[in-house]
Amino acid sequence: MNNYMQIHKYLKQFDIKPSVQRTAVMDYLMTHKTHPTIDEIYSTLSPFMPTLSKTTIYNTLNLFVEKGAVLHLSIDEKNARYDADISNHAHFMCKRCGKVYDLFDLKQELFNKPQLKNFDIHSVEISYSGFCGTCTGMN
Amino acid sequence: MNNYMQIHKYLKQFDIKPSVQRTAVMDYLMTHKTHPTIDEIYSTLSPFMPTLSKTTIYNTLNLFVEKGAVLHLSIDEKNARYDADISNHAHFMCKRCGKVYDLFDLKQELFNKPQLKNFDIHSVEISYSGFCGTCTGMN
DNA sequence: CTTTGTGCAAATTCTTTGCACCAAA
DNA sequence: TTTGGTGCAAAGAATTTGCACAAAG
Repeated sequence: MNNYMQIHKYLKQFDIKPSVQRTAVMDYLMTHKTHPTIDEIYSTLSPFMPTLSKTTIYNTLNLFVEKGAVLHLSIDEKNARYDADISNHAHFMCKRCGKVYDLFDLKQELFNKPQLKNFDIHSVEISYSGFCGTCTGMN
Repeated sequence: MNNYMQIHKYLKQFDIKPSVQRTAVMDYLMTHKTHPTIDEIYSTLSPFMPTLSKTTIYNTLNLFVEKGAVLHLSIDEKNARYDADISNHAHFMCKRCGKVYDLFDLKQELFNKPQLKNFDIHSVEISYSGFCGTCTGMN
């Protein structure tokens, strides 16, 4: 089974009809684990799909988020970023180079806190920011 | 010592020159612990300061954040929100009523994780979202 | 005086919307 | 043939910028 078919199958699990564009966007997100912006996705795919429009990227990602197939990250104030890894995990964004790193998984404990007893929690996002090791020369 | 003088003193601690506008904005943030948007601050203060411009609110809040006097919250995708409580604490935003709640303080543990050893952490933001007790009738 | 802050209007940027055309079931 | 998807252009909304005037030290 090729990648294209795998992605079709994957999208169907989320009740998403796999068009060529949607498949390409999900493929991009699965291949590039860089938490890309709309623009990065569009700019990369556009040369290979000349008729592709940015509206479609917006439509597609909004649909993916709505269906729970990808995560929308708020860590970057400038642009929305997307992550095909839908597990609960923390992120770090470097203020110098702009890269977004995956950190640790979030413990179940974060959802069971007594302070949350009156809240119906749908999602949690933990966002660190600062300078990464590459930028500070720490590693 | 009146409130106005207290706020002057407070701003000076962050190396911020206390103009009338800046003092009013900080006063607003300290009095209204609702994590307001730019627009909310502007709309409330504007009737009392007819010449006030939204640009000044933008300038002021950007300065406050830069100087570390207030926190910028990314929890609301639509608009930036600001918090004069600069302690590290988690937030919850209700997707139905839009209210932003303060939750618990963040434990020091969150900054000492081994996965962070190569990162120079400047800030952490923990953002929960879902429905609040008032909206679900849970309390 | 000289520096810094304010405020208007315009510009920019990100995202959404309306609508016509196209594709798939 | 009917439903849903795509893509263009336009609209909308949030934020930033340029610049002239005002205020403060």
